[in-house]
Amino acid sequence: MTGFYGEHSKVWVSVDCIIFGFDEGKLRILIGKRNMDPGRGEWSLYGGFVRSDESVDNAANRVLYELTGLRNIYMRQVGAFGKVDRDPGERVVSVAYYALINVKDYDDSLRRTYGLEWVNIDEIPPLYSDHNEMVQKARRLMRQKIATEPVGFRLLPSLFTLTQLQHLYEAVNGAELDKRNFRKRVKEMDFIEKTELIDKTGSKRGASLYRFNKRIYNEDPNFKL
Amino acid sequence: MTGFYGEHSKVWVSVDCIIFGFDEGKLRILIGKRNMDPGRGEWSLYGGFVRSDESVDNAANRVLYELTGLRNIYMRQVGAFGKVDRDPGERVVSVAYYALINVKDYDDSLRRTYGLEWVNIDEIPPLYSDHNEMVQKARRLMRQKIATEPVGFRLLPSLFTLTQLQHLYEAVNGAELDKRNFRKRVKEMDFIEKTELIDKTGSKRGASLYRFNKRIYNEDPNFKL
DNA sequence: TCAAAAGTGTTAGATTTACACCCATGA
DNA sequence: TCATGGGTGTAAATCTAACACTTTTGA
Repeated sequence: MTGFYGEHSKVWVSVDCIIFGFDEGKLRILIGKRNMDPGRGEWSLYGGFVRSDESVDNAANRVLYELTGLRNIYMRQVGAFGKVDRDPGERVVSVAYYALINVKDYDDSLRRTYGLEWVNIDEIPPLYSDHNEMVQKARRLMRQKIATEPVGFRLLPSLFTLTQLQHLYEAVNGAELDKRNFRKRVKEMDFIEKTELIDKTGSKRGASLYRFNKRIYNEDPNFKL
Repeated sequence: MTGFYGEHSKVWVSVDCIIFGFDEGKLRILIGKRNMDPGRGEWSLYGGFVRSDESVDNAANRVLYELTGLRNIYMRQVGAFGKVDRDPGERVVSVAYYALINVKDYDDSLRRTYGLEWVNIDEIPPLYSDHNEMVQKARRLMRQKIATEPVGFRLLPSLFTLTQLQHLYEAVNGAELDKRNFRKRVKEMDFIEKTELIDKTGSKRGASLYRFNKRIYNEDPNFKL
């Protein structure tokens, strides 16, 4: 709040999105090859500039909607990245966000339109600028969040089997879990409701489908996985 | 990365600092009355604009140094705050940081020079713009951090008694702790070293002074309080 | 009939919590 | 001598982690 500030010290602010998806037992993120300079051809997160008439959060929502066609995506801020030369061309401060989407809700033709790929979180190539840092921090925050709040369901279909849920948590934590202990804990959480439906795609016998009941969760918000 | 962006969509980026201190058994932060429009006279965090030749982190460091005269302050980013009208005058995106300082290292005349006050974290008045939100988020992050990493020592003198340390954790968590259980856990952490020194200011009998040994911590970084 | 995933309980060990008294000292 | 904060151990309760077999069904 001191000193002289003129137009020259204004900067661009952008948002960059780490979009998590869970498919075939793997946690993945969406990245693409940059089609603009600087950094053309490098792997990169998808982003966009913040407009003067929208909040930074809204910019992230807009960019996510552009990219996925989905509304009401679960999204949290990762943080601001503000090294002076993080963008080789101009001074740009970027605010990173991570988002959780259900891969099945996502129209794959959009993915191809934007030239994006789902890449296994453990096999992320070197990315443009400081995007690897963003991914690392997003992953850390997401792991923390998913362990203490019921947001993992955002990565699954609204009906899911306990095996799917367990595999999700295994992928996020990078460690195997004991099936019996895992199911014991799920059973204690009444907001993870068993339905009458059976999923036969994963096994001959078939597995019960469960769903997350938000109303019950709100009455007794106690989550730990 | 799409659409047209001209100079008009550049914005100012500022930093705002939540400076935590621990004194007389209370967790406090430094706030002051704004001496500029808009918001003149309102309680506010201390901040400053990011210059074109410094990173956002460096801007926070600079502002903290201006304010405290201290180098190497422990500081972590809280996040970016980017509502369109968060600043009544101009479009300003602000990145909040929290810092931990030892009140005893801080020159109180600087506090008076800047017209700042130490305010109990549980008695924060309404602050300018979105500063209360920043404080809430900073507090949450700080609580999380201090429980899992040995940074609480930054709020204490380099030599401290176990009672002081316990009171710090009680203030941060807002809950009383059992003295024997607390000391048991401290004893298991070899990097919290007992010295031969005795502090007689807090009691007639005197209490042993302890110190944090970073080297020992690095060999076996296992912290939990 | 058999391969493959679903589903189910118990026990030992580790961790956490609750709890009360003596000590040393200066006023 | 007494008021004040410093310092210490044990036992119950809870939580966590390890572990293996039966069921169902489509191929």
